[in-house]
Amino acid sequence: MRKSPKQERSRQMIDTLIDATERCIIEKGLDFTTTSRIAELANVSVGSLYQYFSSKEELIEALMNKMADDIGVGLKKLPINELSSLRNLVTGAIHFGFTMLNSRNGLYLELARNWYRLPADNVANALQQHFLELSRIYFLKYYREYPIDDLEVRIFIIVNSTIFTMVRLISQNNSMWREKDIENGLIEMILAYLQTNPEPQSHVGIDSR
Amino acid sequence: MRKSPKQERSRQMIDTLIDATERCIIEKGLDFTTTSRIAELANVSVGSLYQYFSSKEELIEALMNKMADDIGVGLKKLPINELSSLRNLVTGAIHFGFTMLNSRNGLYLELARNWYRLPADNVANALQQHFLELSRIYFLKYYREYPIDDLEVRIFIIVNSTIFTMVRLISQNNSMWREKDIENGLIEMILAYLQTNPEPQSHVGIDSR
Amino acid sequence: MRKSPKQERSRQMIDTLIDATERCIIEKGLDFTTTSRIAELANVSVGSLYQYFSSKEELIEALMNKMADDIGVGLKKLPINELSSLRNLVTGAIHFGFTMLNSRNGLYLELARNWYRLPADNVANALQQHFLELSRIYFLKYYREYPIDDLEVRIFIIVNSTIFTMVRLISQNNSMWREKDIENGLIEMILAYLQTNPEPQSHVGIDSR
Amino acid sequence: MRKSPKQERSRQMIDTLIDATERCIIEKGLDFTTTSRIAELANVSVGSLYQYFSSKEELIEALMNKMADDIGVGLKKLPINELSSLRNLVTGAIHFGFTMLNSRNGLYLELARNWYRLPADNVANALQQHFLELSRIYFLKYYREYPIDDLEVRIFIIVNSTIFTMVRLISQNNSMWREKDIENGLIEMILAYLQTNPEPQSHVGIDSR
DNA sequence: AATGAATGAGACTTCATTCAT
DNA sequence: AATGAATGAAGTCTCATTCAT
Repeated sequence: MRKSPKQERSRQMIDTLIDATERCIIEKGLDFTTTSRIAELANVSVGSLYQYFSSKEELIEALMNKMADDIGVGLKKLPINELSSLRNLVTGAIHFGFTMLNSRNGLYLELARNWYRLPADNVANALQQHFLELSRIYFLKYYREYPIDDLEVRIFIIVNSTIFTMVRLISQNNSMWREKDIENGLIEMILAYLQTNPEPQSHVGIDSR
Repeated sequence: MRKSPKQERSRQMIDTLIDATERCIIEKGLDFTTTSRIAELANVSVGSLYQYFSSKEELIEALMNKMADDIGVGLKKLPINELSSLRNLVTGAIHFGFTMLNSRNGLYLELARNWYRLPADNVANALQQHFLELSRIYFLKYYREYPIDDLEVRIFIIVNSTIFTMVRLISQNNSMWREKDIENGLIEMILAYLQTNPEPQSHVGIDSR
Repeated sequence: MRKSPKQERSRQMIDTLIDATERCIIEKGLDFTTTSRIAELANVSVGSLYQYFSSKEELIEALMNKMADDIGVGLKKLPINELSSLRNLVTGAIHFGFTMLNSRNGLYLELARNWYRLPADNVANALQQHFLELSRIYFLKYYREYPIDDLEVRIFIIVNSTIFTMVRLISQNNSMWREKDIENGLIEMILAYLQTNPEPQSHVGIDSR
Repeated sequence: MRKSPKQERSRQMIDTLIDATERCIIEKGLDFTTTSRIAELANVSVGSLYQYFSSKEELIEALMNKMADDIGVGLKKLPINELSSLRNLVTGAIHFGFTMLNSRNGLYLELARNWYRLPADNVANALQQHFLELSRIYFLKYYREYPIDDLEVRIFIIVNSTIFTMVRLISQNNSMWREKDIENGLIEMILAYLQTNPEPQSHVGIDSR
């Protein structure tokens, strides 16, 4: 139950605290992000922190919501729309992912790594929904007959596959592979998958085409 | 060189401790796995624990190595070989993944969720290497001309995509989607991806737009 | 001297704050009565609270004084006087006690429980003095020769015995005994005690053994 | 859930901690008795305290149980039995009460003051039961016809009246009255009460005999 | 080697009080 | 005078690690 001190001051303090939390996570990692360190980074007393957030958990939740918003905004700014080719759409999305994970000094990367311990549902849903809608529109436009009933499943698979593959890649600092290669690989995989007919029954080896 | 009783004893203690660690993780989750609880489950004193492992970290590392071995063994037992069709190979692998993540009361699931905080490289490599070799052999057999220079990239993408998509699926207890659907989806995606030509320049959108 | 508006305002604020304190104690209990909660219930800022009371302690003191006054007023309203029989006097007093402790949603009950941490002297004295005077008058009327020098001691004993026995009774929600039984028991005890000769040397056991 | 370290060492530590708690309560009062102060007084780390008591609450509970035992032992040692006169029995009991409350530098006094915030049931029951049985035996011996069905009520009233009157007396350091006077007054009151017939219906004033 | 009691830094949270506006 | 944001000491509890026996 967060108190709502009046207006400006309040909003600013909340932002300051969330910002400090971000910096703490970036500098120390989520495991060493403590309420006192956050307060210190915000140049504020611990007491103040608890005047705006009733618990560390709530503060983290606010951060996650902000992240969800940021990603939502970022997604909308993407220069991809239903007029692009599918390849362009996918390429843009993948690029967006890498950009996000590399931005903010790796903040989102650290959050993604720790998704299981965080209230990450909003973020996951934001991504899920956006791409679901985008693909719905796209396929409806060009292939009215396209069987989109398993689109949700496909998007779930694609979104998760993509994010965690990228996270894993970036997390190993020894770039065994160039980011570009993985980027291309992901694009190929996604395109190939989307062009597949749903619910195929034929058990085909590579040469069964 | 025959093992001395001492070494025997030692080996046994180490196994007991690792086993206790596993049970603790299963019962309490990684976050609530403490050295005391481990020692208690092992019917051993904390002091003894520290006789065999110089830190909690090291114990966890041993656990991860054991996990890597177990997975290696499991992989070799897979009834899939270079004589199967690609679809059969992939299906078997995916099935193996789900089986693993659901086995041991979710031990591997919990470890996979927390991979970033764990020395998970060996495990990742074991998987990576196994599938890399398997696919090398397979493709060499059927497509000597197959350009396998980007096979590592593909395997990296596929392995990570698969594991984390499965982990995410299992972690949301509200099975929005049936495991079977995701399983099939993953299989389709992987097959489609592997049948793609490497380094493609052609813009093969559904209609090449 | 007419009160200035200022004093008026001040008086009103003080009352509001004391009232809020009472409500807080009733709702949360003394242990969870904080200055912020009081201010909140009073629809006033903490700052204002400290404008009128230099500390929480002082506010509580004011509350206790008000309580002393209230009890004084209540005592005077009692339909008992020196014309009643002693039994009627005592019965009325005991009844008054239970009524008080059960009134105001248990406010006085909570305060009585915590008497030691509170400036409860005024309250104690109010009760003490009232019953001392009442009994003085009563005994002087009927027994001019009654040695009232130990009356103070008797009243001290009676008042404290009564209050805390009642508090203990009400505090155990499992009414092992009906309130009525304890009420009667107290009445009997007090009557028996008051009818005793002071400073008795005779060993009047049931059979003087 | 207290751990049970082996044997001697354990028992000793538990005693040391309870002892430190007692000293802390005596020196600082219950309100300023903190886990760290207790540990400090016990020359032990806070961690050790929590190895033996899973919470401050549990430690306090152990202290209360010890108090209940001590009182039980003290009661049994009382040189009063069913052969004494009732006056002697009561005198002994009252004396015992004052002795207890004045012993241990006021430890029991402070605990009695704070009964409501403490797990005091065992102590209350110990006293209640002891005196209930004692009086049962006594009355059965001399007055087989004595209606003892309301004895519980009487003992409840007497025990609580006595304790809290004594506590109140001792708590006001300005001995307005000599302890001896209150002691005698209590004795008279109790004797007078016990010699009363139960459930009287006559509404008698002091002169209505 | 084994034991497990002891350690103590450090995490989260509360709340009476102050002070700039 | 009023506000309420800010303060920070203090409280409870945890847990990886050490060390005397």
